[in-house]
Amino acid sequence: MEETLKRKAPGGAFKEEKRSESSHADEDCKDEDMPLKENELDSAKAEMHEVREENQRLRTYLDKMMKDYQSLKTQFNNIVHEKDSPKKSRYDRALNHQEHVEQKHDTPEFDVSLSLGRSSSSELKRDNVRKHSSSPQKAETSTKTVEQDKEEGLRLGLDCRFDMQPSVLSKEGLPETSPEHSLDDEKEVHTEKSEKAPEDDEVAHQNPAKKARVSVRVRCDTPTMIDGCQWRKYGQKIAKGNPCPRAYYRCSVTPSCPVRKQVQRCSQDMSILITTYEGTHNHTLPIAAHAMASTTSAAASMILSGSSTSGIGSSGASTAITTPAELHGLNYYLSNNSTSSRPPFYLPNSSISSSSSYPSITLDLTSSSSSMMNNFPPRYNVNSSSTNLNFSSSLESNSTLPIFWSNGNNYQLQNYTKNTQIMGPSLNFGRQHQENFYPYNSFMQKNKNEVAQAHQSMQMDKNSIESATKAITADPNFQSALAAAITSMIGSNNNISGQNAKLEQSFPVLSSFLSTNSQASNMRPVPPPLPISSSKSKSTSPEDNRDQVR
DNA sequence: CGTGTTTGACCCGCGC
DNA sequence: GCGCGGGTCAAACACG
Repeated sequence: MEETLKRKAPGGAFKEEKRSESSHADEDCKDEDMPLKENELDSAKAEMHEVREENQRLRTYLDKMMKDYQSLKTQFNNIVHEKDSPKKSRYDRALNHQEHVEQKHDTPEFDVSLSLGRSSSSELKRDNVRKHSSSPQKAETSTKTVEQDKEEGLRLGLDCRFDMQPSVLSKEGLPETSPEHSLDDEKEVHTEKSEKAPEDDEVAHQNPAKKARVSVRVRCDTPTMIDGCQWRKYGQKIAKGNPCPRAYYRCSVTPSCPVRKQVQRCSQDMSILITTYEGTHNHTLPIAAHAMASTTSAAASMILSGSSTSGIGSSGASTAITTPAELHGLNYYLSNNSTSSRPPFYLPNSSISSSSSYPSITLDLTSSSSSMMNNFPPRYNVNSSSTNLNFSSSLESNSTLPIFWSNGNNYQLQNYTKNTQIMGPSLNFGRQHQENFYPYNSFMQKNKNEVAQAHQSMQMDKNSIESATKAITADPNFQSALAAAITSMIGSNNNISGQNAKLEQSFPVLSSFLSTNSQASNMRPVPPPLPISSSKSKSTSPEDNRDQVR
């Protein structure tokens, strides 16, 4: 059975099948008097046939996918070039990395990008004061940080950097993107109106409003939600009205990363953990962090999208804002001249609030899953004051977020093939222990033994790559992932509705729900996650263990 | 010894 | 102006 499934591996699969068939045939010649084996052979052949058919079907899907992709890419490029103007569109620039690299050196306006409303100058000033007054041994790093800040200028909040952005993929054809590349992309994309930088900056000063925040409510019995990013705790407070202390974390991937998160238990229901994200990652994210980051950025983009029309920070700057979702290729209104007042995704129950000093959105992942699925497709509930994002959830317990995002499927699938066999932490297809959620690097560091064992076992195999490919592609999880990818990309052709696809792309966290919900009938159901063993090691969020005391 | 957490002090914005 | 509360800093401490 296992061997049969392995034959599904693309490339070389049929060769292997023939070899196996012939060997089986030889056995049959020797053991003709064994009807049992004949039955086994028949069933194996039948199964093989099915698998082959499925393999063929998947290939067809993939071919179609690639054709569609190329077609769309061509169309998109045409549109972009038609619109070519002195102020090049951000998409064009994103697609023309070479060009924008040159611009980066030529145009000082990249130093200022749009803000989500929070005036950065005062903050920068404050930071400067603080940093310069810091201890001598930190002087060097402080100066560097200040310089970086000055170089980078203002940034959009609540988006994240993806080093496998579709635009990049489409340009490079490869997922590998240097941090510089990403940084450049972000600078480019974040400075749509860079030529008007001073004015925009001024506008930002006049509109000191409000850095968007995204809160995620998750039923979680661990101290913090494992979102794949690295956090360092820098403070804790008892907030008014909640006996549970609020913990403050900052992103520790890079010292200069401005991203903060607050973690607090809900006073009404202690099992609910409320995590609030704020700020912009100025570095490439660990793979495992992409799902949450893109989800929060999409949610933030919704806030901003709403703000541009509903009056939240209704300055000129906000209307011209490049939403994070757009940055990540999440925006489906690419050809829509930003005239839509509605976010490019549908939120069944999101809570959007601008009453506080920060516009915020709450993604409620705590309630039962049935409601969402029964109400599918979810509808964006246009409520004057609040909506609730109710994502149902299997996100209880360890709260690992199932990751599968439709952007850059090729890369994701490649990652899956890499990670599953060797360490498997980067993608989750359902509930899984948090230790399986660590990004590649930290996992490699903290699980050296297992990784070494995995590598050893790989090397022991004469055809390690081939066998690994077989094993992975034979894995029902992979099939499901592939199915989800296919359905998400050619959603209009299958059960998945366009709305679902939108939602899925905007909120990768949802993807597993959607994929399980919308799998084509000929796809296999999602099986339990792979039992990837991993020792409980130092957490990606090192605070976790200690926080349990709280 | 390096890294991360704890925790009291401090800063700052906001409402009265 | 004052007090309150949220947010941050940084020295002390803990841990591997």
